[in-house]
Amino acid sequence: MTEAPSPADFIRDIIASDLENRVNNGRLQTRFPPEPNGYLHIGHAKSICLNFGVAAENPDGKCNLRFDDTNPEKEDVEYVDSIQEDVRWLGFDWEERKFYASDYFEPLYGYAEELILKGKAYVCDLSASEMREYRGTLTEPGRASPYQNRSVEENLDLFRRMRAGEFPDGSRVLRARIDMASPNMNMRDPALYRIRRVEHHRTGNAWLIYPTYDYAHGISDALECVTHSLCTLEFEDHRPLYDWILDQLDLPCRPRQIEFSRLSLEYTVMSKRKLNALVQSGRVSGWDDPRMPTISGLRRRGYTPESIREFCRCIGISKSPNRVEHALLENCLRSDLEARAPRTMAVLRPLKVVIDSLPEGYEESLTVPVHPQNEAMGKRTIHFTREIFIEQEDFRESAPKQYKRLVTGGEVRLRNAYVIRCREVIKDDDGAILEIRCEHDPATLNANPVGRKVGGVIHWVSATRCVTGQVRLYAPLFIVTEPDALKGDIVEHVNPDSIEILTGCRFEPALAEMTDSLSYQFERLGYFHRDRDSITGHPVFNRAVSLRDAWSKIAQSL
RNA sequence: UGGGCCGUCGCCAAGCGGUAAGGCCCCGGAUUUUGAUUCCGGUAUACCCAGGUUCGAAUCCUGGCGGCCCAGCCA
Repeated sequence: MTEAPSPADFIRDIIASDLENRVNNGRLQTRFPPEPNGYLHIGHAKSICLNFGVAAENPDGKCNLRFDDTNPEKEDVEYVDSIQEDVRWLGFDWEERKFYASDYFEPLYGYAEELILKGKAYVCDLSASEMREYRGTLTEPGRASPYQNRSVEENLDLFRRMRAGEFPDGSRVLRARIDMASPNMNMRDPALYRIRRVEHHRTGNAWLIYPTYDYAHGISDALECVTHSLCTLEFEDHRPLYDWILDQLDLPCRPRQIEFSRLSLEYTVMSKRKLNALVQSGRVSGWDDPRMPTISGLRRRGYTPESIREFCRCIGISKSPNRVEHALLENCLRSDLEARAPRTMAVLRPLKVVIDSLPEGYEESLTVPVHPQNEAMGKRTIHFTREIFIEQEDFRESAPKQYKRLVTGGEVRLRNAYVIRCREVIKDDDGAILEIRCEHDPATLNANPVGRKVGGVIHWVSATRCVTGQVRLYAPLFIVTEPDALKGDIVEHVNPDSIEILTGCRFEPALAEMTDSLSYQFERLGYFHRDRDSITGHPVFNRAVSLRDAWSKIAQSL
């Protein structure tokens, strides 16, 4: 897949202009800063594509991976591992630049003492709830903490004792001294450090006090000499604080924060809290459940890195609120796989067909293309036999004239093989169809029948030369376009029909040999991805996305 | 009734004073042994609304309206 260049957007415009004006001596440094408290989702992919993408587009641009691990209560190595795997899988490389905010705990502490020395920070003994009261509201200014005017010496002493573990958790915080009357809540003396006796996944028990995001992020950016710190819109109100902190300190570099709107996608949720709730509740099988919007879920579902990158390119970068249609994501996968997925035939819901015009035990090997539009992908062998399976929905005893598949007495083309005509329908005592009896037209292999037109083509698999396995079909996790607006526990709103497991599906034997690919087009059905639950002789496939289906629209209007 | 941000086709999204790009969706039609793909063609006299400036405004000004975010010792 040839990748189209990302179109310009307001952030790329700013960067191009900064580069041209040599704002950072012509340097470009970005960073992708996930908190390791959950798995990455497609919203993160947008940020990854932006940060790594913009760096790759410029000659000396670099993008760091930085784990924003300042809150040990929620973080875990499981997440740092999965995040790295996902970023790599998406096709991006941080080279030797993998960092952790926890790498900076010592310098961060030093800068905090510097703030104290400058009279810009103080130790506050207010409890969390008292602090909330003192903060005021959106429309009323806050009041100064009674501890706001402690001496530098006392603050320094107290802060050092906070570090030394002399005070209980939550009893004191270090706060910035800014403006309790600011209309921006973030500027009302925000907390910089809190006491938490929690083991950190990297620093262990070395620290009892941990910096807050607002304090650590800008300094981390500056220490890494990040030039453009790209984040989502909800941090817009934090920018004055980000700048304030950088302004007080003597740092090697001066990064600039720029915000863009986060991604929302129809029929799913994106918050890690809600995704975690889905996992914990058991409503999905895990973070990589193919219905999840996580990178690992999409990967298991059958999405390719190329398709996700293309999606991120298509949605663009802006500041407007958005909710992207699911159809766009699907389109990106289809267009990627259309070009390169090997074709095969599979029957999901088998209906037996006996071709009476063929002798018992008849078998004919047919050599057919792996991809009809791409000869270079080679050939595969399929087996035409007296007994075959077709899709149950490809046969009807009677049907409207728009129905182009097999009907009693009618003809249809078996894809890659012959035209057959249905002679008889065999039913059980309850009237359920057991099998159908057909005859084939031997003159129709690679040739059109003479004197009549056969409009329909259906797929099939030999009943005697096939492998049996499982297919999982998926529907959206939620049936409403905006599940975030749903009341109550999100877990209760999961679409019970979001997964359908089909057993007894039949596949071409050649499928077992085509091991160089994990993604296939099952002709007329969609793109399917071999799941890791497959075992030898019993494949399991997930349907990543169906093919566009004009018939379903016609059928609905009938 | 504090502050910040946003409002261009059903959904994304260009546009940066000179007379509305593109993609997705949708609708026609052609080709087709995948009702797929591909290919042609169609789809905003209109840019949240109302005034104003200008020869000329989606773009500038004023005033409205609507939406999102912020009162964690989360990020």
